Amino acid sequence: MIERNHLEILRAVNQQGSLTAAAESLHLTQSALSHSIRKLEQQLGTSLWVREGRQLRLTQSGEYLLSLANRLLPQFEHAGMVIDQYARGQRGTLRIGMECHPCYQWLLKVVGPYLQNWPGVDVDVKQKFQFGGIGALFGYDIDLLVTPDPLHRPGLVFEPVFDYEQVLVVAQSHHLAGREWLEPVDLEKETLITYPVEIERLDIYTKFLLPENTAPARHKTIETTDIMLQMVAAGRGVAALPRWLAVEYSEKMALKPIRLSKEGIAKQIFLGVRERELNVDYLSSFMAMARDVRWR
Amino acid sequence: MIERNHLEILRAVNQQGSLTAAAESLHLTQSALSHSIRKLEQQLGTSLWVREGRQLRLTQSGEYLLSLANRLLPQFEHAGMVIDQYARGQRGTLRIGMECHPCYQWLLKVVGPYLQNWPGVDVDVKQKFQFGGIGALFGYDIDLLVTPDPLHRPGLVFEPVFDYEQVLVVAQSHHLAGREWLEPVDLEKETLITYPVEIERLDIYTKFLLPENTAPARHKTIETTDIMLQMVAAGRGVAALPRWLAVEYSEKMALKPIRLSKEGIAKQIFLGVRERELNVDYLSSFMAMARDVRWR
DNA sequence: AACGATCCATGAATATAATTCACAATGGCT
DNA sequence: AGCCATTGTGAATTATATTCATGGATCGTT
Repeated sequence: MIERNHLEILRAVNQQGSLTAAAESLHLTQSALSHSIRKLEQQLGTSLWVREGRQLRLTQSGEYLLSLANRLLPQFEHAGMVIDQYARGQRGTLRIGMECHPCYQWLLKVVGPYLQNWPGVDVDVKQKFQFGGIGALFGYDIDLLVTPDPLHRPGLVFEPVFDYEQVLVVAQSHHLAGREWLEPVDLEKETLITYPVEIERLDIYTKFLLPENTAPARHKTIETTDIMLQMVAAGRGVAALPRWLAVEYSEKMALKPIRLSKEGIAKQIFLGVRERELNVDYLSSFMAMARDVRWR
Repeated sequence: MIERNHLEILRAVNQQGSLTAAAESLHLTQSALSHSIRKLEQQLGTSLWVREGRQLRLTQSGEYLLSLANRLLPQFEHAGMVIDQYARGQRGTLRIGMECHPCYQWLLKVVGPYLQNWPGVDVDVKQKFQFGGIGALFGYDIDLLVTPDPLHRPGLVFEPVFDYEQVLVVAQSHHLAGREWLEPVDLEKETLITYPVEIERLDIYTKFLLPENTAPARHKTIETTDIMLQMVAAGRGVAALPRWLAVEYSEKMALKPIRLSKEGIAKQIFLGVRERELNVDYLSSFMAMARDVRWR
């Protein structure tokens, strides 16, 4: 069997020109190298060099093995460095799962700087999970879960990284635009636009409308935040979104955020990871950066 | 350092699905494999699998190493087979040196069948040598020398493979065409065409003309046998060549071979090799086939 | 031709690494 | 709980690699 160290020998002898020098460069005695070579040649059943006086000349087999060495050794060496980066947590693919639609805008703010700091780490964002975000974490489909609904389980750790208020967004020309805050009944004549997810995962239903047994006049779903807010700005409906998102968009569109209920709806975004991986550098670093994102 | 056997482990575990099965396929005890893996993971500073109950799941490092294994191991395996072919003398490049111009035609007759028999062997023919054919043999520029002039030296072996007669070739319409044999004086009015080599290597001079202190009227040199004989057939000169070559060409051209001197000039072609390589299969086989070539 | 310097090969002794053996620990299944 | 199959562990053993000490060969030098 041709082993890596055999290839190292071929390369070293070729580079150094003599066994003595090659042995030195391999941190071996000349004797050890000589033994190794003899054994290798025996094993292969062919000599690798012809000894001409003190000169060594490669045989055809030797030439062939040398070319193999020059091809394979760099790959071993590169792989060694890559593995070392993995080991030090400086390389990897950070697979992020998202369980809340508007979080995507927030995530973008974290990912940009993160990629700068961790050139060896690729980020991958997934949004659909067969068995929910928690299942994806357990099943190693993702390494990090962004969710407003932490579900504590042994082996998983959730940490809040961002507080925000869920508000209703209306057009500035909307008849509710002047209100300080709204009650559920205020939405009975409105068209509510949401992301296309189950009602149980929509706070405006679970925390606002359903407790009062209220419902909007119409309910439309739209996939993307941009289009959703275009519709709202055009007076075609109202939407429930994080306040910071509404504020951001109101720079470009005629929007107005309004508090839902007198106290408002307070929300948090959590990051969940597998407990065992809490100390992986590129993971914990992401969580730290996520906590530190500042909002004007 | 990542070693070949580490890659073997990755591949085996991945293929077999369990350590026990992998150990079996590697002809090891499960214990040995377990030890190896632990040591490897320690060495790399990263785990390669996460143990989930009895399930093993590759980590990112593990995935990376597995892909390396799938890339490199086949190359090792292929190289092993190639080296084995080298070792058994079934593969190599047979570098043939030629020191006699017309031998080329003869060589072609040997090389054809030889290539059929030795699919792993490439044949390379060289005709120019800085330090002569013998020097090229000693200097490992060639493995086999085709020459009419064996020069016995320690470490080299020459073997005659082909006897032939050197004759003068003239056009059938030539005024000498009717003669049984020629004397040196017969060439005094003729134009002699030879290959462009030193006179000392031309038998017609060393064995025929010079001993009688004779010389042809003119001496032209031409590189290729075909053109040379075209010239001869056109009556533009005469040439000294092996009889079998003349016979072969006289099927297409109006040529006539004539004996030089009453006894004729007998020649032999020798094959020279390095003594040490006499037992290399693809070399000795070539010599055997060279001896066996039959001439109609 | 003799000499010293350098290089490679070899055998025995030693150090290091790999493998086995015996058994403990774990997790899944009935 | 008990059983089976799997993986992990430490000590003992075996195999392998390396060194040490030495000898032989080659080449350049005087």
